[in-house]
Amino acid sequence: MEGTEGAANVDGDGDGGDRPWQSYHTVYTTAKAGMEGVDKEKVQRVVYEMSKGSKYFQNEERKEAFINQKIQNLRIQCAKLTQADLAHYRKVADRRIVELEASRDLSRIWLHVDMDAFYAAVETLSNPTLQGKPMAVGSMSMISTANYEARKFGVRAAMPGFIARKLCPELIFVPTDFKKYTYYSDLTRKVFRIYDPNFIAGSLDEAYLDITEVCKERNVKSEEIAQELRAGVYEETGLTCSAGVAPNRLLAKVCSDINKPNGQYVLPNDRMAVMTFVSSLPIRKIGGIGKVTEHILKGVFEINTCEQMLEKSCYLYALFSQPTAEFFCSVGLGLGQTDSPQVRFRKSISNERTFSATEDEVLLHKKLVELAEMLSADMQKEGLCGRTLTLKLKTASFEVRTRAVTLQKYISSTEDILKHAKKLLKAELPISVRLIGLRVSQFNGDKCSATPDPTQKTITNFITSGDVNRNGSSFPDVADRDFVSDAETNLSVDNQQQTSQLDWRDPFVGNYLSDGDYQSCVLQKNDGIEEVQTPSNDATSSHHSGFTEALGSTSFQGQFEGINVMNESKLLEGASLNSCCQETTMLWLNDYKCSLCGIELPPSFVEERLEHSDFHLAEKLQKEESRIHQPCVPSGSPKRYRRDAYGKEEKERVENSANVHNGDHRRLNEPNHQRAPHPTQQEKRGSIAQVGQSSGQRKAGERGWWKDTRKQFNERAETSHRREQRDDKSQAKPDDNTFQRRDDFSERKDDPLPTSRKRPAFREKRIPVESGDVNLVVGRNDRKKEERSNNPQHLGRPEKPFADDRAPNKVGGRRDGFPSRGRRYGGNDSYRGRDKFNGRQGYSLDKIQTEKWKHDLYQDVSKDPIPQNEDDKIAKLEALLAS
DNA sequence: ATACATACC
DNA sequence: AACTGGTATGTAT
Repeated sequence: MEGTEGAANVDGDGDGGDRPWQSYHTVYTTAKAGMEGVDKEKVQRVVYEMSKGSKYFQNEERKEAFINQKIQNLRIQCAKLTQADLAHYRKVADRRIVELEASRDLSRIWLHVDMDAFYAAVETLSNPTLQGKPMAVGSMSMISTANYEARKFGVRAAMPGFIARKLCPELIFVPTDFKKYTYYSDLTRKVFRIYDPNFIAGSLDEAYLDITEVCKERNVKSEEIAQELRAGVYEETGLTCSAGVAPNRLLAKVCSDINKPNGQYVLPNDRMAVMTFVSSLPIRKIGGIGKVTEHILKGVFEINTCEQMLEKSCYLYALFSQPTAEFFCSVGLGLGQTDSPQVRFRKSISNERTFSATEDEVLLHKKLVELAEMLSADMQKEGLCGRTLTLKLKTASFEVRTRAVTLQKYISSTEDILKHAKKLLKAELPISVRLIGLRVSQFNGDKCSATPDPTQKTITNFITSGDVNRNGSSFPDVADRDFVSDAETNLSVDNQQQTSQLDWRDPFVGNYLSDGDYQSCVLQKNDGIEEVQTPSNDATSSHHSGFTEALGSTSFQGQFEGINVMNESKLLEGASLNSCCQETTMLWLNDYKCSLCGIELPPSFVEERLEHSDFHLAEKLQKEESRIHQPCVPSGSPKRYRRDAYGKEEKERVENSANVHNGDHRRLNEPNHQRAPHPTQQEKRGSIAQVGQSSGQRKAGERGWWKDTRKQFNERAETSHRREQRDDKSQAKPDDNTFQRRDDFSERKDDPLPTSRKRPAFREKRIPVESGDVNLVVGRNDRKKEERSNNPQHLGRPEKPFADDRAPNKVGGRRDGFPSRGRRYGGNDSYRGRDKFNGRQGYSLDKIQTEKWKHDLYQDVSKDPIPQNEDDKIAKLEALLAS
């Protein structure tokens, strides 16, 4: 659906006064396309009146207060920066900007298509009498989409229905019907495929197309392609859409929103055009910059437009993590992803339900069972097994809690999910909640294909393929791009054995490729391990279960650490007195640079400097201890670590904490050092090490960053208790085959991945940049990031293949503060005459025909496979498939 | 690894 | 009267 909008009234900073509603920063008070004539003051007032005093409202206030506090802190940090600091960060930022500029790629032409008020438009096709009347898809609780008539009243996506009705008493509510939306979505994709067979589906109603080749081959302008495509979509579906064309996906998405609805905007592949475009572009238009980020950037730095990101870049680098600062700067330059679509894998699967708050444990348990069943079914449909289970609770006061466990074995059955979910829930009781959710992540291979031996692998592959194919029809997003080719290969290769395996299994299940069948396969496959393991696990579980388990590990560990921390503190204090006078004497060269590691810490970061010297001290102690236990370890560099199995882990951790501050110092000193992909790390590789550039390099808060090191000390002295735990966990990986195989998959997706720019996130203070040579260090860091980068983020906003669509959040785009699109964005308003929404008149004559036809078509399709009679479960299933 | 927050549809 | 669901990812510990 169309872009997102949020309120973020940065202005009224919460002065109650005569007009208290002005300080209530709702999400939907700002307008979007079709909201020009809306009386925003009135909307704001109504929303406020309907909300004030409610639990929801109170929670919003709480959150807002938190953000404001954050802003205050950032302002203070900002004020603390000295001239020297600023000069330094200016250098860093300028250097990076130059490098970013050098990476600009103007060779591709991206087109972003976005259906206009998709759900509402589809519903209007189904029921033409809705035309011209204010209508919303959704319920009294929540609206997914509102048509343009309704938007005139201030009604918008993500607004609860009861408020919407207050704004527009005539409002017609239409329940969501994802089967229908999926059907029409598939029709649009047929058209997309013509222009880019590898288009990226962002959701049911939007997609990114690389039209570079089409333009070249046919020697036509991108503008014409956009026209043609939109006409094609209309012809195929009777629905209108908007398009944006730009040199990268980030900008294309912004552009598609400019002349919505039923319009398009082309931003030429020209640097000046891009810079001009960006110069007046409000930051909130950028994917990844939401209400909070906007609020912060405006509130702290007075940044309103993308261009101002560059002006304030030194502050951004001073106060945010490097990836975050970099993302901001790249936005200022109008950069975005231009790479070809990558294969993407689902990383988690979940479901959640809201109900009226209760603390009735029996009721809650019942909800949990239902969720576990649904989740298990969903997982088996996709052949997924995961080992991290997360319970989500929303309390009666709207506070959200999550509780997670990571298991030794991969699970997917209702029983397994439930068993652990119960434990998690139990630990929170008593509690009054209004929502429960379950999520499983850390998948075993991407398709539950863990298979210790070749025979079983065949089974699994078959199953996997079967599932994939089944998904193919109903899960176009995923199948289209992600799995089909691989899966087909497997299928054909293993065809024969499948048959026999199936036959063999049939008696057990009596099903053909049903979920039940799948389940049995899984059991079969894992039996060798699990059957043996399960009893022992259970023994362990029961041994640890309940309070024993919780208290056992938690409190014991806590005590243990407590003692050690104290010892360690004393140790450090004592040692620090003379440590600096020995071989490890450290100085601040030029008042900035650590003589030992080259990290730069501005003089104003007094506390950090102290901590930093502590760090070196700790490092030294660590070294010495290493020498004692591992005499063969070289001791020359402060960055060497013990090499025993345990030490490896320690090394990782120490590096992580040290790296943040030392940057690539280690690499400087040991250019040959490559972090070998550790077998047990591979699983992580896809999800954490590479995806989150952050996790590896970024450091936690400024304070106590070296405490990690201190902790390692404790851990080293640690008993076998925890070590065993760790060992258990590494053994937990059922089989390395799994990961091997998974790698085969991921290889394709990981490798080609381009630079990704961080999506904004905040910390209140940032550890100063590392190393003396700004250029070298920053550059290198980046390269490293690029190598690992696996997440197409940012510009490519999560193009989740399986993203779902009930896009409530997309609250329209406000036109105010973002005036005269034509003027501001330059010319090229080829679709000037489009109708805003009364625009439906534009195709009034043949429209009805088209609609009928399409609608009938849809009904034909939908009748056959789906027994109208199915109950909620099927509906839910469909909804999931639709997503 | 866990918990929480932000963002998007 | 009473403010969704599914997924990804960043931040902090």
